[in-house]
Amino acid sequence: MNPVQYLTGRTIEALKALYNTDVPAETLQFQATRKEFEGDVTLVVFPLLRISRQAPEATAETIGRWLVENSGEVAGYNVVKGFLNIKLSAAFWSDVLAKIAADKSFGQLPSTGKTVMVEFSSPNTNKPLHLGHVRNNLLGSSVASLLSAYGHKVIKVNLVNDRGIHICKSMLAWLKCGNGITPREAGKKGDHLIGDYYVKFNDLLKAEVAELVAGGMSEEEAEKNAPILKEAQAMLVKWEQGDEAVVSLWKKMNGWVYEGFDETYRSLGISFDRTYYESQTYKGGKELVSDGLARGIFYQKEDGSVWCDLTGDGLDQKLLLRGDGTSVYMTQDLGTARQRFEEYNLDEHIYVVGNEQNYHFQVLKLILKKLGFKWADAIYHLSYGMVELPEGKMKSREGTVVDADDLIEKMYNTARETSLELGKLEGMSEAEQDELFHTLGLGALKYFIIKVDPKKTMLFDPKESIDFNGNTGPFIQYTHARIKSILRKVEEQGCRIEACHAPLIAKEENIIQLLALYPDKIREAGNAFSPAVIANYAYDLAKEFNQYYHDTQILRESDEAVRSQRLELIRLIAEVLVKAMGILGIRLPERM
RNA sequence: GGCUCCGUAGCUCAGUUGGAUAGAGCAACAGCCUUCUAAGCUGUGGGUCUUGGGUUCGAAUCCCAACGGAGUCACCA
Repeated sequence: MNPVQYLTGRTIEALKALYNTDVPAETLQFQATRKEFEGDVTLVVFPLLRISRQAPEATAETIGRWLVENSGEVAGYNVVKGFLNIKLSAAFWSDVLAKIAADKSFGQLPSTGKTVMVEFSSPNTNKPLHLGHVRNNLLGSSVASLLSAYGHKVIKVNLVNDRGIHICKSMLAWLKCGNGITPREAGKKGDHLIGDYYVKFNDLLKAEVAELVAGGMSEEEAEKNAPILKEAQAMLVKWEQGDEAVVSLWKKMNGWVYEGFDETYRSLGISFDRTYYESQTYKGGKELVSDGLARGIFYQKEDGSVWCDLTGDGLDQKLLLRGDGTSVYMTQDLGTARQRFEEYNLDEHIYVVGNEQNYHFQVLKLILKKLGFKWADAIYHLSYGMVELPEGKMKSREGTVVDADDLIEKMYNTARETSLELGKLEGMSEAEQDELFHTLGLGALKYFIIKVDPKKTMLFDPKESIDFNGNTGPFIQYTHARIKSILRKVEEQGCRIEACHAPLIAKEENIIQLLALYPDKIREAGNAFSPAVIANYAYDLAKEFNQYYHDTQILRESDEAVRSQRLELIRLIAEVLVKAMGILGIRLPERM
């Protein structure tokens, strides 16, 4: 089915016949022929010169001639320097098209039998989600879909950081200044309300620090000794002791936050198979640590704190338990990792976490290895870059943080304005329009973020994100709507749609080749954990279609066989676009 | 300073296991709606792939060094 696979087989035969040499498939380098040359697929012959003992041109010529004479599907060839450009027959391409159409699970790779867990999102419960979380969520969600298409069994999990000093700060500020206000009374989402009180806490803290400094205390001292901070710390201790009042307040306020998060997840179209709460798992790593201590892998300082010495590995010493016996971030991550590997028998565990935590994950793996867990190597930190704004980093202090809910709403509004301006919404009900605007706005946002290589720091320019022309989500959505529009018309006329070995033009062969490449792209993207590969592939395909659309009459073609084959081609383009964009969590509208 | 990552057109980004004359979009300019949706298409201009070495038939891609940028090196998570 795949042209490269076919040619690989034939070329191996050619080399056997011509030079009496068995060549492994890997040494054959095929690539799509560049536009400026004639042909479909190109064989790079340089690696074969050792075998042929001829000049590059002569080698290419010899192989080309053999292929034309001995394999029915090679229609012609030409040689440019060390490149053998091979032209495959139209019948071959028709056949590829028919096989793709017949393959019900095209783009779904065979099962690997492996179970992979993907952790992403992992928010703190003291403030609403922002642009950085959006990248995390979109990346995590699409990587999960990608690995599923790759053939893995995928489990999506979230780890909510619901305990700690940060949530106590919000609680305290709310108690002091909130007058018992609820999200409903405030007319706000719960996560936003809690976020407001987190900010409020910092205002109160700043005021107290200023007062202490005015009273003669050093700034450093003041920041440690501000009464409100002491109060928050006392609250955390009470929480850990299970104080009823604190715990019930904590439950109430976290509940508000979860309602807010759920709403954001829903509008982003993101879901999890399981949610872990740190409050339920933070003690799990402790026994792992005491076990390691007993086995001499860790050591204890005089104050009772437990450490792991990593200086032999070129790193520092890492704290695992505080002197008072409470656990830290690393402690609980050790515990949850073991819990997950044992419970689900994972073959791989991917953590989608920002690159500011590279060190943390390096240490996590190392410590797990020291503890003797073989599966430590199965942990993969999918480290993504920060999202920056044109004016630089997002700074909560300077109020430049881009809120996720605001952003989604803004994209919706832009989609509405743009659509209304273009005036294409005749005959659509209010509800359909509303859904369309959401699909387009979200598609634009998702595509904009996912198309960038995860590991790179990316720039989010609001002006550019609302441009729906060019390499954007809406461009691909538009392409799909165009194809669907043709297919709707055809349905009324009752035209036949099938690949029937009618003659093909060069552009069509190119597109078929691109379609056949889709499974390879899944493989490539899956190996690199990079949904960006799929995004850019979808763009290429959509662009090819739009050019084809522009200079080919599809419905006006009088030859019925040619027309029906063309319809089959565009039907498959739409289908593959739906699959590819589905991996990115982007829906394609029927009309727009 | 140690470690990790990045550096491609004015801007945002692609660039397959090293392959042909390094590609898109945006911005600028010039065209194309009597024709299946112009959120489209065509054309023009725009490059020391940060720099310098190395590896080889061949380097944006691999190796080394330098320069520039980001992150991190907490009894925060």
